Amino acid sequence: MQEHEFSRIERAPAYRLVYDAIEREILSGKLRVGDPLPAELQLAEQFGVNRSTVREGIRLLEQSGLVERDGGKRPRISLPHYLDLASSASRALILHSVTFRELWEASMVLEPAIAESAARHIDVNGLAELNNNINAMEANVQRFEAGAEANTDEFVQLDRGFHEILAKFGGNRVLALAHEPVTSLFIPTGQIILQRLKTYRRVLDAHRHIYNCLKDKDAAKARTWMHRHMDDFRRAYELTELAWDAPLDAVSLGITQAAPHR
Amino acid sequence: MQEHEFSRIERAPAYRLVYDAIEREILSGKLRVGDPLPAELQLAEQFGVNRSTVREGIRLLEQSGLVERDGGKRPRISLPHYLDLASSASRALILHSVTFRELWEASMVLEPAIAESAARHIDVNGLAELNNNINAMEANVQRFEAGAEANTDEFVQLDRGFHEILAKFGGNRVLALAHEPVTSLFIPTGQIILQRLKTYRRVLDAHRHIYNCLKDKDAAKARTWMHRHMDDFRRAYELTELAWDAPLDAVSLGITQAAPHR
DNA sequence: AACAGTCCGTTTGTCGGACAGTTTCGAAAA
DNA sequence: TTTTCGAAACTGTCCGACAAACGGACTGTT
Repeated sequence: MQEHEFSRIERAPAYRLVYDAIEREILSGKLRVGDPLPAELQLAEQFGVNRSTVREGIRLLEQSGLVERDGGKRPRISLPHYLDLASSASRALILHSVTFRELWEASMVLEPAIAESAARHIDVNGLAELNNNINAMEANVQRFEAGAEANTDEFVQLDRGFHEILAKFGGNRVLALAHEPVTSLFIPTGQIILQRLKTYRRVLDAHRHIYNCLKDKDAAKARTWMHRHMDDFRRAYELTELAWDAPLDAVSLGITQAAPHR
Repeated sequence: MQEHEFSRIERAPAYRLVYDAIEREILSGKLRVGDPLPAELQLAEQFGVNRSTVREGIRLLEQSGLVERDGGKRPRISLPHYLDLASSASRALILHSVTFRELWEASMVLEPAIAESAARHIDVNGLAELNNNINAMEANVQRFEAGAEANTDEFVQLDRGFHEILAKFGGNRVLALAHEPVTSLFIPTGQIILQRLKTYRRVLDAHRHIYNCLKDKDAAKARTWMHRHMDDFRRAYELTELAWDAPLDAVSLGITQAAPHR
C-alpha cells in the first residue's frame, strides 16, 4: 500500500564525521604520511566541535592504523602496516571459528605461490636473512638433538620468520598481506605438533631445500618444495590426531583434545 | 657503566588499557557476541577512570569491528566482518601503492583456488544466487548490445558480485577474507577496461561456463575456466595500454595515462 | 485486542572548562 | 656553533552538565 520506499535515514555522530574528514585529507594526500596530526584544539576549532569529539575521532583513526602515536608525542600520519591489519584479521578468523582445514587449504594456495614469486624476486638481502634464519634454526635443532629441553617457542617463531621473510621478499604485497594473518594462526598448532612429534630436523631440511631453490632462482622447484613442506604439516597434524574440522580457537588456547575417533 | 639494562618502560594510555580489557573479555567469551556493551558510566566506575576515557577506548573497539553501533542504541558486541577488514586492507594496499601486477598475480592465485573450492562446496542457494547474478548481467549485456548507453557501473558491480558469491560459498573463509580486498581494488580498473573494450559478452560467457562447472561439481574444470577468465582480464588490461607496474592509486582515481611506450 | 499518545528513567553524544606531565622550540648562554 | 634552559603548546585525564534518543510502562481510543 505504500507508494514510496524511504531510504533509511542515517545520522552519523560528529566524531565519525571528524574521522571521515581527516581520512579524506590523508587519502587525498593533503595530509602526508609522516606529518604530525594538527593539534586537537586546532582541529576542534576548524571542525567547529569540541575537543573531546575530535579526540574520539582520532581514536578511530588510530585503530585503523592511519595515525600512529609514540609516547606522549604528537601523533603522526602513518601507513597502516600489514601487521596491524593481520592481527585484526587473525582475531576475526578466530572469532568466526575457522577450521584448521580452511587455514591449511588457504596456505596450500598461498605459500607455494609466495615461494615461486620469491624465487623470482628475492635479492641478496633476502637470501642473507633467510640464511640467518636457517642458521639460528640449525643451532636450535642441534640443541634439541643433544637432549636439551625443547624450547618450541623459539623454534616456532623461527619457522614463522622463515615464511615471513619469503613473503616480504616475494615482490607481491597483496600476497604478503593475505599470507600474514594465516601464519600467525599456525603458531599454536605448530607448537603442539612439534612438541609431540619432534619433527624439527624435517622442518629445517625443508627450509634448506627451499632456500637453495631460491638461490638458484628455480621458481618451479621452489613451489614444489614448499608444497611438499606444507603437506608435511598436514600429515603431522593428522598424526597428532587433532580434529581436522574443529574450530581453531580451541587449538589457539591450547585446550584442544584429541579428535574423537571413529 | 650501567650494570643492568632496563627494558624500555612503556605506559599505555588509560584508554588503551580500557580497550585491551574489554577486548579480552570479548575474546575470552565473557562478553558474548550480540550482548549490549555495559553502559559507559558503569564501565568508568569499574575501571576507575573517567567516562571520557572509557569512550575513547570504545572508539577503538568500534573501529576494530568488535563493537557495532546502530543509531543511538546501545552499542553491541559484534564479530568483525570480512567487509570491514577488507575495506581497510584495500585502503592500505592503495596507500602502499601496490601495482596492478601484484594485484593480478594474487588474483591469479586466489580466484582459481576459490572456484575449485566452490565447485566442491557450493549448495543450491549459492547456485541460485549465481543464477540471479548471471541473469541480471545478461539483461545488462542485451541492453548494451541494443545500443543503450553503457552503464558500466552496474555491470562491474555484478561482475564483482559473481566473484564474491563464489568466495562466500567456497567453504573457505580464509580464502574469502584474502580475496575480498582484492576484488574491490579491481573495480576501477574494470570500469576503464569495459568502457574501452566493450567485452561485456565475453565476461558473461566466462561466468556462464564457470557456473556450469559448479553445477556439475567439476572442480578441475572450474579452476581452468576461472584461470582463463582472469587471464582474459590481463590481456584486456594490456590492450588498454595501462601501465602494468604503475601504482594502483592512479588507476583508482581515474587519472592514469596510457603507459609510456618504448 | 491493536494501536497511538504520553511520561520517565537510562544512556549516548556533545560541550565547556580544568590541570598535570611531556614535548617542542626558540632564546639565552657557553 | 652548540648547549642549556624555560616558556608555550600539546596530550592525557578528569569533572560536571545538558540535549536528544531510546526502552519501557502506563493510558486512553478505536
